[in-house]
Amino acid sequence: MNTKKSYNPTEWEDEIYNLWQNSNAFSADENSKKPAFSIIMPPPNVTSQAHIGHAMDMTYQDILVRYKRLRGFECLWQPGTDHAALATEAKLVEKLKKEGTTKEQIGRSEFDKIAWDWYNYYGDRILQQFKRLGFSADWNRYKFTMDETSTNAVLTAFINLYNKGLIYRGKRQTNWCVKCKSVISDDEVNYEDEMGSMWHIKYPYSDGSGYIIVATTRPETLFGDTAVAVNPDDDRYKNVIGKTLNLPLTNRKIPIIADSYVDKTFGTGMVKITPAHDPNDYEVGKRHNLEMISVISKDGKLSEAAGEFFGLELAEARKKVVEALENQGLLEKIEPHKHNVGKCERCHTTIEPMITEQWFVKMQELVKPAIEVVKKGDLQIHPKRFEKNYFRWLENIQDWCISRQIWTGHRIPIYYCDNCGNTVADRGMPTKCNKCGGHKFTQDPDVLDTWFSSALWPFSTLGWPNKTKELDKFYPTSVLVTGFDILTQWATKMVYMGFECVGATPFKHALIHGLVRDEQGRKMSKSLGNGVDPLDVISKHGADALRLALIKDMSMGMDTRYSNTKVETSAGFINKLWNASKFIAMHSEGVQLIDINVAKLAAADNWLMYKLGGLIKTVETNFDNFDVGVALTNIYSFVLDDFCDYYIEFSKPSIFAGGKSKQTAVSVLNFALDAILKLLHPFIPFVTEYIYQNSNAINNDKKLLMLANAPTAYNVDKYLEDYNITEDVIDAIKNLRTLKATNNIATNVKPNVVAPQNSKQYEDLIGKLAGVNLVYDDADGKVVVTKLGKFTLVEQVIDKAEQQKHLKEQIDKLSFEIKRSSGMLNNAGFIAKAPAKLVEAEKAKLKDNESKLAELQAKLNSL
RNA sequence: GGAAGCUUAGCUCAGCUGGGAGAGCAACCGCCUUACAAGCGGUAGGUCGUAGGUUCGAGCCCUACAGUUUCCACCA
Repeated sequence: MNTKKSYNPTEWEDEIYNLWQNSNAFSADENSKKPAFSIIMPPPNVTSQAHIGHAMDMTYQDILVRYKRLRGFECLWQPGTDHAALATEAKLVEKLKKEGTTKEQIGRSEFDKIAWDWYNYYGDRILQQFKRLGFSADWNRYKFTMDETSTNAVLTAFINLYNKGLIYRGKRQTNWCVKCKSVISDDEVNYEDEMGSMWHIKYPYSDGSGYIIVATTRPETLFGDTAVAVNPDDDRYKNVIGKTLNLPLTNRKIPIIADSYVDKTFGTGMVKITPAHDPNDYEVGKRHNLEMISVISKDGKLSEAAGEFFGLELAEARKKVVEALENQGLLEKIEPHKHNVGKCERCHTTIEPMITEQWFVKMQELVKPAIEVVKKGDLQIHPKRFEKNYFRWLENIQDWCISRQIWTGHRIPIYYCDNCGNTVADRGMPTKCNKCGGHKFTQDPDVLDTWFSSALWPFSTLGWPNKTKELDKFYPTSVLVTGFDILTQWATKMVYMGFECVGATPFKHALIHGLVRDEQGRKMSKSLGNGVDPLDVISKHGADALRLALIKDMSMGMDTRYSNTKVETSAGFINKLWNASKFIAMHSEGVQLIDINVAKLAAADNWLMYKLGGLIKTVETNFDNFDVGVALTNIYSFVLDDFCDYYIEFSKPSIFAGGKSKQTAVSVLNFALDAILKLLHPFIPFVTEYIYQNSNAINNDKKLLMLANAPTAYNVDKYLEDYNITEDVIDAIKNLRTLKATNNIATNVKPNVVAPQNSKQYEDLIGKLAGVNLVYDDADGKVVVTKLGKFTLVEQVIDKAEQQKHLKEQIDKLSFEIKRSSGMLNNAGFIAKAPAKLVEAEKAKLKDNESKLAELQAKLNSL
């Protein structure tokens, strides 16, 4: 092993990754007899390269997979990417525009080619990033939502649903994006606060008896008005219900109707009803059988229904309409008004509600098993509070609009007979109409919502609808890891489609994590420019450091903050591990390791074994709860505090003594290092594997750490006694260090300290770690009482007053503790109601402190 | 408008079914001590958002309020 080198991960991380890949270490065996553990990777969109949020999400998954692999599970981490139809199309259209052309100009088949180039470019790029992060997904099984297996699943699912009557075509009011020129689902609309105006417009009575005033934020839609509504309980307007109005700027007449939807207290209490362009008006329109007049065309201009305003862009139209109203004296006033405006999630354009003909999935029945499975606990959502979101979403679900008027994605497999109009769902162009015998068909021009294919992801990737061994072995998958932002949008869809298609939940646990935010807690976004490229960080500090930084402070369901400091701290930790392993390797040269389970160990050795046993158990518990952040913290403090700060230092006297004691210490060091590497491997796979590969002592036959067997919890009872003794030694060391430092004795000065006789056998440990010389003659000086007894610092102490002051400080501290303890013990309620164990512990504490106090008091009196 | 989360040291966050307030970073003091100066040892710093309540005992449970974040619904 090249132990001279310092920790420089970028030099060999690639080499380690290749070692794994060349050993086929990531591949899952569907024929394995081992218990299965499987995760499907939430497919990143191929719209751009992966960002730091992906890195965190995926690192979490890699940790779980690697952990399970080390515990004897057959692990499948199924990777892939998503074509993200709407988002990708937006980028492609933009790209074409820059090149001076349009998708219509190049045609559908050419457009497809360009789309595939795009998919491949970003798909590869994401793959490279993920490999660089060390992810142990089974890349040979890499899937893409537009590839053959996925397309096959999409066709099968669609045709099944269609033939069952669960997919239908209907005219509905839907969200229309005038930029994407497509309908989008409710989930894809984001609402934003915007400052606008409220126009108060006069609508004259047809009989010439005056006018009423309606308030609106959208005057340009008045051409679509087919009524004005008031609340039936509104006393002001009871007598006008049924009267007729002249719709301004037109020669149409519209009625005043009554509908409880109208809020008496808002605006003027009179609402213009535009059923074609407002969801609420649409409902009112349906209730009152109103005509639905479309005044906005699909490209965001006023339609012919707008008469002389036909063809104007909406913003322009609004200006012109307001102008015209004003000229005719029909504008009462304009008020500033803040309201929420629906925006397209992908391109940020204001959404126009519009009546269009679309394809829908009937949801009512479909979602029932998805609700049931969580209620029964067969699918657990962590943390549990997110169940509430999940239920609310499914219980209020509307039929799912699955058609999109774009070109990117799976084309809807619906064919219309040119002759008779007969509609069939098929895997390809039908050859003969079963109704009229016609031979010519036209395929529906629309494509499917991206989520249709991602909803099938957990089983389409495993080969469904074929009955594959993979499905048998790995479905349902073990866990889904995802952010709360897409729990409802995506996870719910997978669950009900899982039941519909495969008949079982797609995963047994859903782990919900938060967002990675920047140092100041802001969302990372392009516009803020605060995003972080994982590869930049890796090139400076290595992939392991980045992984640690992302996971360290992670707590289930909570957002985390990313900062450079965290990466640097993480790199520091790994550096520590590196140096510890270097130390161990150095002293392991030529040492024959012994079986520490049978060898006679020193007290400090047993102390470490006790601690290590406890650590393994705690880590297991935390992994069982999917609390990897806490597990990591446990390992951290063991490595830094117990192993490096104490045990390695404890081992030095034994090592320098040589012979049998060195052999024992080195054996324990290697045993612990082996365990530490295996515990840390899921978090920092590269460096742990590297150390393992280069350690002759623990891996003489050059096996892979990632495929090794992790240590399991063992009984620690036999180590307890030595553990307690060593804890007392550590207590003495800590007290002596403080005594030195607070008396301004430099670290490199070794003062004489009068020690109690029972500390003699630990003299080398205490002397070395505390930086003192132990002597055993009585002498005057500053006293500190430890669990091992009374220590007296002799040197540099002349002043009696100083000694007394020092003693009094300690006495005060102890007295306070004693007062607190006895206060509790004198409390009848505490004695009566607190658990006996606690009462006993408190009594013991009191006794211990009282004897310490007595020693200090005696010393003070003797001065 | 409805719902949920968060509020603990200067900063980032732990704190499990209530039982003597924790870590890391930053600060300060002292050290190149033979794995590690990307280091070691030590010190200081908190009325646990506010106000009530339950309890022998509250950072933890209950109620109200404040600040903050997010989700859902969207009234012209």
